[in-house]
Amino acid sequence: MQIKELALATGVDIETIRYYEKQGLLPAPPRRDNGYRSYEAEHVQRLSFIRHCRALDMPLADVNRLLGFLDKPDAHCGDVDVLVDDQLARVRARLKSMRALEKQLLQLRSRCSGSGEGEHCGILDELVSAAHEESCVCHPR
Amino acid sequence: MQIKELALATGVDIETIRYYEKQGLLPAPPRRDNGYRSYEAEHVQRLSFIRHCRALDMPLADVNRLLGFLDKPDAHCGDVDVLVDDQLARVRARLKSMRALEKQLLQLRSRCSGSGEGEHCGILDELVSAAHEESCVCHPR
DNA sequence: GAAAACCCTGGAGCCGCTACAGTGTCAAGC
DNA sequence: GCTTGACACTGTAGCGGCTCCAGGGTTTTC
Repeated sequence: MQIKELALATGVDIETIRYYEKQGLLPAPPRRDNGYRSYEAEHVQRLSFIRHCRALDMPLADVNRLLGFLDKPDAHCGDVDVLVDDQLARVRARLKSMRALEKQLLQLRSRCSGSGEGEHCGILDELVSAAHEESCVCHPR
Repeated sequence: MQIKELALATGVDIETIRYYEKQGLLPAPPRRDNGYRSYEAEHVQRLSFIRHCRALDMPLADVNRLLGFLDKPDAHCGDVDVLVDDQLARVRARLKSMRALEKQLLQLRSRCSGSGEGEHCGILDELVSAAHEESCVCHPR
């Protein structure tokens, strides 16, 4: 299996595959006589695993640690636990701030009079004045 | 006003202020004899505006365009509108995927037997097998 | 024997900072 | 006058996770 087939099988970009190898996430595969990388089914699995973790937005460093746990299965399960918990906490914190963000943008959006050009822009006005209000999140404590 | 005071007044890091200047977001202020930057009240306003937009997670390129609108106030208001709409759409798309993410992580989390070491890790098992399932988001269409 | 499609390496670029290293300037205290 | 400390300056490199490019080699197809 050469690199393009692995890419097709997993939906991971070729450049990204080489990048993962360079980063030590994917073991360097044997080469053919012409120097081309030659992959096996196990590479598909490992790459799918990486991709799945990445879809969960885990940093590569964490993925790497998980791969390490996979490689020696008698390691502490608790570490995996903590890792997932941390990720969950990160996601939740981000969710919270994004919800606030959406609210602010909606509010901003509603300031547009929608009447087209000429007169003053309600959104810009809002942005300018909001930047002054002490109450806004964007202000130093 | 020298750079540190501007930093304190706006809550923006000194390095970041210089970075904004280099990126053309903040106009280069006049210098004193010793080469130090010398800021006025208008810089505080402009920087506050930038900071506020950044708090709304707008990319610097968009902030730059908004600043352009501010500078020539008779420009199309509709453009501002579109810009905010785009930002809102981005935020919402991200929100959606993050909610899905949270759900997946919770599910994953629940796989942990919590019994400590020794036996097989439910989370890792789940990650491995999920990586195979065609149904998962992380799979190529 | 030429074109298209694949492969390789190494390095630069993206975003929005952040953190240096190396140097200069200024005010206060001794 | 000298030291110390806080401030300022420039320029460059690093972060994460890719993505893209240049400049080359190989293999398949016509």
